[in-house]
Amino acid sequence: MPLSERRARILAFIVEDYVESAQPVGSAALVARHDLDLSSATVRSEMAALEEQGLITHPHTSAGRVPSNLGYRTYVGSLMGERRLSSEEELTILHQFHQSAVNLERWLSLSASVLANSLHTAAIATPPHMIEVRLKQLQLVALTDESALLVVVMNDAAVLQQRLEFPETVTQERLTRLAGRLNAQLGGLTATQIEGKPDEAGAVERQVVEQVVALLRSEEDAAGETPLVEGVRELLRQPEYEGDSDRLLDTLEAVEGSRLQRAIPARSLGEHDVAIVIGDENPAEPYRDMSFVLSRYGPSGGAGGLIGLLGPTRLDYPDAVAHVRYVSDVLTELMRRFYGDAGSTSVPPEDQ
Amino acid sequence: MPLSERRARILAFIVEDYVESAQPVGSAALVARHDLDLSSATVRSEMAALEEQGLITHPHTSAGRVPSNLGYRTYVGSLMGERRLSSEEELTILHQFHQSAVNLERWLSLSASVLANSLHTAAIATPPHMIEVRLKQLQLVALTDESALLVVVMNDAAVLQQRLEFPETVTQERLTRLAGRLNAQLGGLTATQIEGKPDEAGAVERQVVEQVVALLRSEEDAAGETPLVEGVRELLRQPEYEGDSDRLLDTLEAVEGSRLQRAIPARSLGEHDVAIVIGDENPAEPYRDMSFVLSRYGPSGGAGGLIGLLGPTRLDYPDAVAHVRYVSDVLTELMRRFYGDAGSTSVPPEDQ
DNA sequence: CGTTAGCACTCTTCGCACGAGAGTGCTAAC
DNA sequence: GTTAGCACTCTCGTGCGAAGAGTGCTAACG
Repeated sequence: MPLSERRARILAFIVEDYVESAQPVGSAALVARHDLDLSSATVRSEMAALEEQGLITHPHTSAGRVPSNLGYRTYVGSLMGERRLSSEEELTILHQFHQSAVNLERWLSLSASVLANSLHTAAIATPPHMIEVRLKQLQLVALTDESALLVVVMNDAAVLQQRLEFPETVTQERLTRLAGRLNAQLGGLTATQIEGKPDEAGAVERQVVEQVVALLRSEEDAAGETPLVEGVRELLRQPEYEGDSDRLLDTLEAVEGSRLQRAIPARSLGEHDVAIVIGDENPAEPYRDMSFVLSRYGPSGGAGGLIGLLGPTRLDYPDAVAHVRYVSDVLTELMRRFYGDAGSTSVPPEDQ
Repeated sequence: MPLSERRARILAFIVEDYVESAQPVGSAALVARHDLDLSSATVRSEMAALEEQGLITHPHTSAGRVPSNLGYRTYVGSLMGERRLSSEEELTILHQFHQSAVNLERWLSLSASVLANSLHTAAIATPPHMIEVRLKQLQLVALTDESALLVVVMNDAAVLQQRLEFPETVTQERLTRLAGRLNAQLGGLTATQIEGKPDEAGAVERQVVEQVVALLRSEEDAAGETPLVEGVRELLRQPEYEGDSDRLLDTLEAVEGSRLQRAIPARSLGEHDVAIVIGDENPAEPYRDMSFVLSRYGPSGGAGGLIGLLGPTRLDYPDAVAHVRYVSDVLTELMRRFYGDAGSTSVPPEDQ
């Protein structure tokens, strides 16, 4: 049964008041704050009906009402207004990006910081990665007589390095020659394609190629990489954790620990929409009383990742969505501008 | 006035009992736990004397005694026994290192994790850096027609990257040639030495050299870099923070925030000794109720950094010192072995 | 003279009761 | 359908008293 106009309005008010105050909202307070042409008694009976439908609850008899997960879901699904950032807000954010060095890692952490500070909660960002990771260029730098540093640049602009130990003495000259040859032969190929090539002759050569493949593979798996987290302290200062050290520590663990990467709802996320996951919609246990507001960033078909917010279910969703969407757009635009469609210039992606 | 034999023993017992239990220790409990041939009344009068000397206090009249900062200082200075790790303990630690990939960053975070887990508190590690940072090799990789990635390898085995925007179109061939020439001319030089060279002809060339210098400089400043912190949650689970959310959050901020780098007592730290800074010996405010146990790691004269523990003043100092010393030694040995005296093979350091 | 038993005293902690306040749910009247 | 009135419930803060822990002091002891 759909909600009546009035009942929906009341639900929206409850959500909004509760988001703002973090206190259960009572019928009288609600009437007063919104100048309703209703008495508190009427509101009470509407509230009873909303509770009947599972949209709100109260922590105990003599407390006001609090939205349930279903209540939040209904609110974000059909009740809340579209919020757009004002030009000032957009400029303030843009300004911070233009201050910062031209460096993808920085941008990501800056994006997360901006979100965290705006919403006073934690923000996460996963590093960008391509669906098809290809070798762009490799370099070999001698460290000792029998060891060298392998530096691999990939088409998603990631740079990985790995130390190699050789069973024999190798000179920098030999390494430079080898790197040059391998760049010509393997540049632009994926890990699988490289593995398809016939084996190299020498032990040193085989070792280098093996490592290159391993690094490409590890970058392919980068989706499962530890996400960047900012603003944990903002989150933990929220009233939900006030005075509850245990819950505070558990949340800290959930947010900073290694479990987060698996918990991110990386389900199919359309090009430009913002996904909202509320409370027990989360599959993993420790996130059952938190919400995610996430968006994909990065040029379509190119390297991309996720960016968004992680907070208590009591989130200012309109504000959250507006901020996540805007920051994600800024990030996408920056990547497009500075990495020329994700640095895939040498080899255009074949997928889609 | 020096402490009498008996009084010193009692102080040591108080410190050790308190470290273990986190509870103020009373006279009767102390007699019972250590089978003293004394009555609790005698111990009480000794305690009163210790308190007179400022070595212990009690939180309130009817509570047991707690070591003061001075008490801890006296304990670590002359009372505590030298603890050495057992062979099993050493093997357990070594084992973890040999499991891990050959990668300096990993080793550092592993070292900190080992310390954090062993002592149940936070551990910090600053990245290694050399007194004299020299260019080892540079590479240029085209990203778009007018931008490239500059990868710089330094003598302390650090690899930094930076994106460059050029005012004109540049090809990968041209970049490769430029990189080769610059490597020949600038390899093995410090930032200052490079700046002493006559300016390059073209705008692109000048830009590359400028960036190389900037990256070398930033690596020189790496001592002020954000240290790696592990085990914050271990620390915050200590009873000192139990139920005190405010203090917990303040500590979280102090330990994870950017203030830490300035607060590390990086005072002259001898080659092989372990520095202990207790409570209000710390210059910076938020660390006044914490202790540092730190050691330098890295081959003498080569690249090095600090590694150690950060915990409540109620620390198991003998255990802490033993662990920090051992882990620091392991790290030093690993660096010597794998980076051939800190990778300074091409240019032996001139200092000392 | 150092050591010890005894004891009064202090201070924390915990449980409990009590009152104030907030907010609900119900009922009866409009 | 809406509203005023009112009883009811539950939380929260406060005060009080008993229990417990540990001290400091004093007087006696070897």
